[in-house]
Amino acid sequence: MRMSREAMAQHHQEIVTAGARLLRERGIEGLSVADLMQAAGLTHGGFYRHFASKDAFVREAIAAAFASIEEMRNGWRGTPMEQLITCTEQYLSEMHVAQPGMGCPTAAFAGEMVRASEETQTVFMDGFLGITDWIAKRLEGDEKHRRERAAQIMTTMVGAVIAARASGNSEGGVQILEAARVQVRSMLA
Amino acid sequence: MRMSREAMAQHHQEIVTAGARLLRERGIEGLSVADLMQAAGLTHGGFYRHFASKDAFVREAIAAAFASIEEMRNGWRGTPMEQLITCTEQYLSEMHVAQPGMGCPTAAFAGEMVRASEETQTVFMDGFLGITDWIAKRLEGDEKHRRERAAQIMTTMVGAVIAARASGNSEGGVQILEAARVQVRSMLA
DNA sequence: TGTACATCAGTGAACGCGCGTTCACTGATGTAC
DNA sequence: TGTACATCAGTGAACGCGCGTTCACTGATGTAC
Repeated sequence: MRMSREAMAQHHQEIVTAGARLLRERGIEGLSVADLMQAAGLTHGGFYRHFASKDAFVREAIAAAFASIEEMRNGWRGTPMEQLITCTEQYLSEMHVAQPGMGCPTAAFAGEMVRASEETQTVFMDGFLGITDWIAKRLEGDEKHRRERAAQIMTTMVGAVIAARASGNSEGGVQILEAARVQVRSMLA
Repeated sequence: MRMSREAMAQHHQEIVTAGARLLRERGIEGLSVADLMQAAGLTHGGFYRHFASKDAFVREAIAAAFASIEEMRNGWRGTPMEQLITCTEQYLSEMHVAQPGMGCPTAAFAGEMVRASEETQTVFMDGFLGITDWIAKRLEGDEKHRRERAAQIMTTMVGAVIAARASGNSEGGVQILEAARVQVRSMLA
């Protein structure tokens, strides 16, 4: 039966919120429309009242994932450098590796972007550049140098988290993370 | 009709060779058995005379991909440090980003390993550790320090190539690569 | 060495399955009067 | 404000499609004598 506008808006948000988590956990190709709708407490048929296609949903969910970690970053207090250290330490923590569903969308989706639609790639790149800019703003030196260092820090962290996740629960993952922490700390010193 | 033992062995190698390339280009989930067999000049039905399952093929192809780049590494001449520089410069080249089919299996598969079978993860980790060891052997200092630096170099390069590929043909990808080259050069100096 | 026969690599149709997507239907919501 | 009706969010069956996998069949290969 027909839902009220508020009910529909709430359902929409529940789908996107659950989807942003499930997409990061299972990957774009690993999450089905039926599973997604079930996680939001609905049936699969209603999906197309909310999204034109699975790809449209993916774009919205990826944007929401980037927005939610941006919100997390904005909650941090302290000097720019203190915020940056909070960011890198959390990024390279065992918890971030173990819980991709609440983690960085860059680490979660980067490997799948080669096969994604052009529109989805654009959404992903916007989010990625947003994080890099956030880091660059908190570094010192001239514009060009800050951008370069931000890119270095970001790709180092992304590579370490992806590699650590790929290592499963083996000891290798822990060593990769620790090595990256040492490296990023020296880059911020 | 029945093929000779040599013909079958040759077909097997053709499947694995073509598969090692196609898997890196399209990803594990993005390559179908039918497409693979067609690329090897055969029909899909014969696949199961060569492999017990798609996953068994994936393991063999990933191992072959790691073996082929190991062979490439072993062809390089010069001092250990010169070999290392050749490795890192090639790894962080535009060509490597543009041609994943002939490139590093770590960068190609790392993002998909979370969803792969345990056996496939083991094959992947073996290859990954092989590269890290190769790098560590060519660094200076004590064992622990070399292992740490090798992990740092490797994850930095993997992160940069994955991020550059995710950036598509945008300018961002070029900048990520250049920033990583600067970083790795300073790590080797 | 020659022959008769069992083996089995490769073919292509077919299987079940899950996927993204569509659709007829339901009935509460929103709206026009 | 009350009523009559159009709208449409959500349901669940069904669609076509491609996937990994199976299987009866073919006929050259390998082998036993």
